[in-house]
Amino acid sequence: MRYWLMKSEPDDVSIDDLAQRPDATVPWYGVRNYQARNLMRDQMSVGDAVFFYHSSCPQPGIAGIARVVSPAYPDATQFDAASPYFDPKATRESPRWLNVDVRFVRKTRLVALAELRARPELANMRVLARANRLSITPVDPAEWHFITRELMGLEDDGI
DNA sequence: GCCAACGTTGGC
DNA sequence: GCCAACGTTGGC
Repeated sequence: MRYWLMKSEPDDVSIDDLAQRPDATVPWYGVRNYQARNLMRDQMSVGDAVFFYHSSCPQPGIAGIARVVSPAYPDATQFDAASPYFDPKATRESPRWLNVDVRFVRKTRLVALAELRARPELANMRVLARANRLSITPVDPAEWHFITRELMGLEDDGI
């Protein structure tokens, strides 16, 4: 099992929105970056643990924990001409973009980006790398344990 | 709103 | 295959 951090704009889907969805599950639509797509396709597995991160908002940071509950499959929004994620070059026969389904596990206190940056234990965290723009990044097990236990105050890994 | 960094596009 | 122009991300 692997650990991930996935960015969502809370104006689009927040941790509370996720909790209130049917089955508390959302397809992680809208990824339009090949590196992130390939991570979903090649590295993610059902059962993987996810930090749900709020980005492009007043308080960026980790807002909760979720779980990957499906393999990667074609992102429906690429075929929808009315969607901002529509891709005219994608076809049903050869889709370009994929998503996984992600299910709510728990809301946590908001662990702010500034707080993550302040911790030497997290100095090598991928999401904190200079000018990182990947919306999906791997999290080392040691980083996951540190955040859930030391920063969130959970007694276990939170999953 | 600014801007740094990076990915993508397309002409050559 | 190079690379300039352009678009996007995302914190501040």
